[in-house]
Amino acid sequence: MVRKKEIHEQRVRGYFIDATKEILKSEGLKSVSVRNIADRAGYSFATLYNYFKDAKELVFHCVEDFRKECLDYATVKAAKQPAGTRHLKALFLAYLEYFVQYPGIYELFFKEALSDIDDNGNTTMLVVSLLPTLCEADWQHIAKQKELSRKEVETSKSALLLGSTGMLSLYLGRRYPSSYASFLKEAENFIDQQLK
Amino acid sequence: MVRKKEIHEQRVRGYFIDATKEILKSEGLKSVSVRNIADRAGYSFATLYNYFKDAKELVFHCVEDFRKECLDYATVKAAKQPAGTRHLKALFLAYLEYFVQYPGIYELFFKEALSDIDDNGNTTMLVVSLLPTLCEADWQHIAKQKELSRKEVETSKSALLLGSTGMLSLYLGRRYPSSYASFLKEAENFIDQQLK
DNA sequence: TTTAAAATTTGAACACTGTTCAATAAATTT
DNA sequence: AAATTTATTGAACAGTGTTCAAATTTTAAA
Repeated sequence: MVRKKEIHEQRVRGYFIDATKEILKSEGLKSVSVRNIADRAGYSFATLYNYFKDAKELVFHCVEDFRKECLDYATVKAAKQPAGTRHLKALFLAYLEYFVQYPGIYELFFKEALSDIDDNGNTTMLVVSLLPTLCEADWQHIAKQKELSRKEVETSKSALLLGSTGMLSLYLGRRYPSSYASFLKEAENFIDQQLK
Repeated sequence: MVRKKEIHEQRVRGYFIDATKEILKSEGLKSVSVRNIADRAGYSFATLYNYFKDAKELVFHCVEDFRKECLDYATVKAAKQPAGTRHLKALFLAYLEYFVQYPGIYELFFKEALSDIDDNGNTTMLVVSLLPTLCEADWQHIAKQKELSRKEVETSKSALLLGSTGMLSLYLGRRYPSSYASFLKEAENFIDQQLK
């Protein structure tokens, strides 16, 4: 009966992961502690170490779930727009909106050090490929319609990833610009410029 | 004799600031602790609280010094290039190089939460204005030579700040791209594209 | 069903962190 | 030299992560 054991293990791991996700969404990374997670999961803090190496490993298990949530959020939000630059722009803005809504998830994706947890770059790929994955179909469409050349698409794709990361870093970390309205305007200016 | 007291106070504050700067440069933000700083400064950890509200306040006093250091570093490094896009590009790459060399200073500038310390956006301005200040003369030159329009200069200026912040976030935080050579190539591509 | 074995859960203990505050030490003034 | 002010300090407390042997629960065997 090795099956039963695995089912139980997966279940308990899920309890810890769910508890961690709750904390990340509501209070942010600073409130994530071994004892805090275990309390929410209904276990002792020591039990956590039977299922995860430490809280960091646990936290990075949330990345996959949040990534999917962000994909869904942006896809739904941009659904009304026609394929191409219009749709791409809507996706881009919804992507930014998601992280502004959940700053704790931004911290997890872009600020939390993963130097310790030997991850083989898996988490990095999940994070870095999120925006490109979201926009892939529209890039195809834009290239097909010859609105931009292949080369231009590549550089724009890269610029969008770098620019969005920079915008979130400055806005969520340094309150620059100081209002959400200014932030949005800057985001629109940026993507309009890059899609020129 | 209020003078003597102030001199002494400034001196001791300097000892703590220097100790903090040493730690930030060598071991990074994770090693900054009240006891660690005080040890290096040659005082008890309790003495720190007589001169600073807490370690965070102390840490942000380092921002000004590092900002100046980065300005000097990039200015010297780009000195050989002729004014304009060539010089601008050299400054941009040196700016990135400085933070790659001292990841602890990058963390301090772009990752450390300043939500707690009510700073009136002073630290934000120091951080955000660094690259624009560095490049100001070259932007003037470029606009004068009509290589780019006023409007184009503004959007490029903004894109450079956002892009550099994003690049450093992804490279230093997520090891993307995985090698420094790739990082440099991406940086060059980005600035060439933005200066089109 | 009772007993033995295996698996799971747990809190004590230790080493770190930040922070406060009363006691000590040093410097200054009287 | 004595009194007063100023500066420095370590003890103490509440957090943090982590380990490990003991206690508990679950499973298997008799």
